[in-house]
Amino acid sequence: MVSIWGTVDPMSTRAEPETDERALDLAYDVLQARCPSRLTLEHVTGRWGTLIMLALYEGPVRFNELRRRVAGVSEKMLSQGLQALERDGFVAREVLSTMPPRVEYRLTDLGLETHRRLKELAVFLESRMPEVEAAQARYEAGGNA
Amino acid sequence: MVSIWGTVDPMSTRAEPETDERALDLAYDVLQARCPSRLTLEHVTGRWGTLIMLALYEGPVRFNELRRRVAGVSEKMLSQGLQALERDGFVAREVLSTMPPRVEYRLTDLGLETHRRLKELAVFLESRMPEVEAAQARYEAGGNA
DNA sequence: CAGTATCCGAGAGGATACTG
DNA sequence: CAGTATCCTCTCGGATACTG
Repeated sequence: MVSIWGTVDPMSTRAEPETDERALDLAYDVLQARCPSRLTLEHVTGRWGTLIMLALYEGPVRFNELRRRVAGVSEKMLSQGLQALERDGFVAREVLSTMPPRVEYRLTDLGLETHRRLKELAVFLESRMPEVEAAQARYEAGGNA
Repeated sequence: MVSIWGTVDPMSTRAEPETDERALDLAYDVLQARCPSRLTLEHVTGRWGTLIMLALYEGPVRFNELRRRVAGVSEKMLSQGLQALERDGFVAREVLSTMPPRVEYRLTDLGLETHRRLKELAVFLESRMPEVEAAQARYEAGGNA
């Protein structure tokens, strides 16, 4: 049985009803286990994905400039994260054949729209951090420490 | 001298707020390595955090209903994720002393506002998935497979 | 500068069993 | 039902070294 999202994944332990009912539902849904949109969401919201997306603003950015912007990221994770985002079409990568070599990353249109939404989320959360920290203090004090 | 984020920093001290009003420099910033907002962002955008937040809609939801909504999540990850979100003040947990036991989770005001932004992001990404999949196909075809 | 390759430990995360 | 506890696996991700 093949769903609209490809072959049956052996990792899925859930007994999925093998009806073609789902084939009628062509909408992507991140809450569905094997929907491709879930993987893309993970690239954008993963541990480094969000931070890399947030660090991509104001025109092309070079690799080491990005490293500086995303404080704490390793070369490996930045490289892997950028590859995933490029693969999904959020980021465009341009190699300039200069000496020393220079590579520039910029958001695509899709990436820019995504960036705006992530930025909104980040700014919102930052603005509410006092409330979050108050909740944390209450939680610890409440015997859940 | 310790900054509010725990490192050596000649600029400010959390333990001694009366030293001076550097509050302007102390805005939360997720791109800073040890800013508390980065941890909260991770809880909200981590592998399961986003999906759990998205699955919390329309009033109180019970544990196993959430498990069903977030397809593929294990009991452990759901439990841990909900704890983190409760601790940060996004989710409220209410235990009803019935038989059998019943526990209801609902979004706080903070959680609801966060949910709206995550939902926007998810819906946006879902709507653009055809574009993403086209980009993926191009990427593989371009010798980067 | 801009990466890739390799090694390795820590922790994420799944399966199972058990409790109130 | 709603979890927690335990065990165990596997991936993530950091450090280091190397290439163009």
